[in-house]
Amino acid sequence: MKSEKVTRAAPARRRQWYEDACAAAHALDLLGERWALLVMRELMFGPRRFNELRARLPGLSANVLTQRLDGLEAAGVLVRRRLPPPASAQVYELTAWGLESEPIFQALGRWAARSPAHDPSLPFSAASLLLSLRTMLDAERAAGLEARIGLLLDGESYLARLSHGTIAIEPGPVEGVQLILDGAPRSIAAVLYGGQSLAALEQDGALRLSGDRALAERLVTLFPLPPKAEV
Amino acid sequence: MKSEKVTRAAPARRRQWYEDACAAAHALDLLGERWALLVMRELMFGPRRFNELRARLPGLSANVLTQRLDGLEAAGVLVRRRLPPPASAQVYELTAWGLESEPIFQALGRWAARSPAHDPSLPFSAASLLLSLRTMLDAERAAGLEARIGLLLDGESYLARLSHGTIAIEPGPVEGVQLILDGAPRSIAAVLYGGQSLAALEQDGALRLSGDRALAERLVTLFPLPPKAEV
DNA sequence: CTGTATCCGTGTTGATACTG
DNA sequence: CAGTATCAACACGGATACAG
Repeated sequence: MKSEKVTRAAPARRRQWYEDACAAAHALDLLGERWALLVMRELMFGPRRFNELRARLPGLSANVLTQRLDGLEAAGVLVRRRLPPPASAQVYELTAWGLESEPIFQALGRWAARSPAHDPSLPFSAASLLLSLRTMLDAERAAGLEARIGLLLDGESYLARLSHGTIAIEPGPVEGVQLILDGAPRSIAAVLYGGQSLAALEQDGALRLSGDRALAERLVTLFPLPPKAEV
Repeated sequence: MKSEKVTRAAPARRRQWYEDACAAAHALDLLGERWALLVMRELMFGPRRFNELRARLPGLSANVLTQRLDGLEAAGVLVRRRLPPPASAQVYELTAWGLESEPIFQALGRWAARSPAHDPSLPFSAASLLLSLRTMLDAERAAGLEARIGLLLDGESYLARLSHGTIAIEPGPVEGVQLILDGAPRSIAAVLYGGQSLAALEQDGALRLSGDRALAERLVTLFPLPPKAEV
């Protein structure tokens, strides 16, 4: 009959779960579906709207994004929020617990960076780059460095503060910085991880650099990649 | 022409990949398929045969297990190996790089242990329990403790050595130990994580304990669970 | 006995088009 | 802009049949 949409029957649980008490298996129940972790990744540096997520995740279709957002909201990983009236748009934002998933990305990233099959020439989102900076910073090499660096990625600005061998990154205006890097995330990655020279990418116009060039030259030494695994 | 099945154009890759340069996304390309990580989990404490894996992963069907083993082998995460003649069985064994995935389990487990939806009363494999011990040991509380403990889980024996706030676990005979715990992984988990008393489980027959009982009482204080997340 | 392959019913995933 | 509807393709899981 027509009456209501019985979209989902009784039992609430929409998927076959692993039925396993292991906490890691439970994590996979919550965010092991395809695209779920990448949606979370795109929310790690602040709330995003539906179409911002779509734009940053090419290949993810609208209906699947809807399903993932529903599932992650039900899991308590993110919340929908409506921005105050002038904007009045709906955004998706990680909960405090959702934000605590960062070590998962770090573990995955550190491990896969050693994969022989890893291809760094693919599309690269700003969130990926920023997460990789936090993951790959070599605390020893950065130990003595105090610096404020501005990053302009995909038209948004972020502020990175290096201090005592740690790096803090947040979205925001690039004020009071010693150095500004402006370019596509993959260009910055090419310099930090791919061994490309700053000068070459500036020549290309792929990267714009202003401020303390010596700091930039030091910066590119602070994110060593692990060696590839033997297989 | 008709000759072969043009199922998919050129590229050989059997699945849609994320097409994302982010290393974490690449990790998900390699081991993000359903069951893949759980198969790896079951191999973390030594090689296993096909049917051992099946027995430890109820719900995973034979054909899917074959596919996952193929995929993980292609990724360089595990290798097939044939045991020397008397046994002459084929086993699956993690490569050195595959073993390095442990931090992924730890990050997933630590995070999901805070999930409000986590249900520790489900089936629990020996590998899950052993991994959780390495994940959850509180280094400070264990700092002064030197101990050798035998674990008999699902008919196999493991040796755990506590020293300087760390725990090493390997399969092997329980020789020269101060304490032996013999019971289903979930019974041990009930004691370590569920706050159940040793005495009660012994009474049930769910757990057999021999050796230094004071050590056992101390042991159960060394693996504190994080608080549940607010959502 | 161990491991793999094939068939099939079902549910999940994904692309396109469409609606508030 | 933010999703929903529809439908095709595929992945999963169970059973069973096959190979060493």
